[in-house]
Amino acid sequence: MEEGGTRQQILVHAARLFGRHGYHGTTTREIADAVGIRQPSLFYHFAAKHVILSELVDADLAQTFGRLQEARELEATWAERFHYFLTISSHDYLTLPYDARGYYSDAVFTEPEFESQRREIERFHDEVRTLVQHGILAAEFMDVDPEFVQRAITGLQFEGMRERETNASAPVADRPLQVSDFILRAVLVDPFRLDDVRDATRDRLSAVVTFSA
Amino acid sequence: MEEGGTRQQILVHAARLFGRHGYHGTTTREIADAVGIRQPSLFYHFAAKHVILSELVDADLAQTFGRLQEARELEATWAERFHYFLTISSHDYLTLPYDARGYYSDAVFTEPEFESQRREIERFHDEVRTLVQHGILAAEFMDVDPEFVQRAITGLQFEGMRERETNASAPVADRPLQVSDFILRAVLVDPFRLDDVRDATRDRLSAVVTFSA
DNA sequence: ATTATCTATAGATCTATAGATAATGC
DNA sequence: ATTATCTATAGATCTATAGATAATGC
Repeated sequence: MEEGGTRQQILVHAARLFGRHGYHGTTTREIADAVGIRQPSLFYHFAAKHVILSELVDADLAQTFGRLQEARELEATWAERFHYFLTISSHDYLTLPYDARGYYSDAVFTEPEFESQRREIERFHDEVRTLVQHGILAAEFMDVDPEFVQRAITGLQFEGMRERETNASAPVADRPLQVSDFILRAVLVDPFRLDDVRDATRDRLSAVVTFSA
Repeated sequence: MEEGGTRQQILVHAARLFGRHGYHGTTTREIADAVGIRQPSLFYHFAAKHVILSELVDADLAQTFGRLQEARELEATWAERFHYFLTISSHDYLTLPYDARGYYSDAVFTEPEFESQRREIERFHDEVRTLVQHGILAAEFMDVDPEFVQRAITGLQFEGMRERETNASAPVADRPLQVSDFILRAVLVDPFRLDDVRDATRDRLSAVVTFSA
């Protein structure tokens, strides 16, 4: 019954390989080699290759939806809620046991076996756009296109957080704030509010025990 | 000797399919079917599948390097040069005969047959970072991490310019300015300069004959 | 008995080559 | 003769299944 070991290793190595070479650019043999088992042994733990990616995405989305809910429930301005969500969800990418950064940009979700994931990603994007729309209606944000902002977030998180293999100019821990500062500064009606908004996020994060890890 | 027809069609359809399903998620049979020829007939025009992607990337990079050079030669502030480059290179993605948006995010460039492309992309990124660094030294830009800004550009261009298959909230023509406005607003020491910077880009583009198409 | 692995391999691709064929231009 | 296509197929994968084997726990 003791789950964990091999199964978790498969998820970790598959995530890394999918991120580096894409879903179709990664073979089940490569995953198995990375884990240190034979290729068919994968199928004892997962019914099919696509189930591995599905499970990675589902776990990541569940966490991200939770973060969005957290942010919405804050007693705060829309700018603070938005900044908090961007920072903590970016931070999550850095602390997940598997590296979720790479595989979302993969064009693989158009395939039928990932329909459920595609729908959930779309629902997530809807909720982000709604959050941006609230900020606009409250006159905190510029009259930007919420669809564009939602895409900017996706682009920034996946490109900005990608593992820097060659170059490492900024420490990893700074990246979440780089992402949220960049986006907030671009959309705030008064960009000079950013310092206060960032301080509010910092206070909230230092107050949360789970963030100290 | 008359080039063009089939060869060009292969490039156009391959670009679209690579963008939608990734390089490894696209088969030579699918490309051939889209063009309306048999799978082996592709190999009369291209020595190998990877040559198709290489040629697409090379053409796109050549144009983008040209745009960067154009921007650097402008009699203008760094903010204006940067905004001009972002707008015109984003615009290029919309007017290229083949859709270059999809395939850069593909993780395929880690493979040895794309070493030349990987190097050129890295050289391009270097030049973008240098441009950002100039803006910072001139005190026009915030003291942001140039590496992060370079990544933000990549992320925004490929995610923000991706074909909106379901939703079409903003007209295509607005997207290049959305990209460059978003980035400039995020990095300008004085974000309220953006209106003037955008006007300068508009003047330059309307003055250029080649942009009227 | 159950759990987790292995070897062997089926069956389905997928890229690329060989060689035939048809059409066009000297 | 050259250009551009085709059919047929080789050879190399790649996912997934079947069934054996070893180890652990009742």
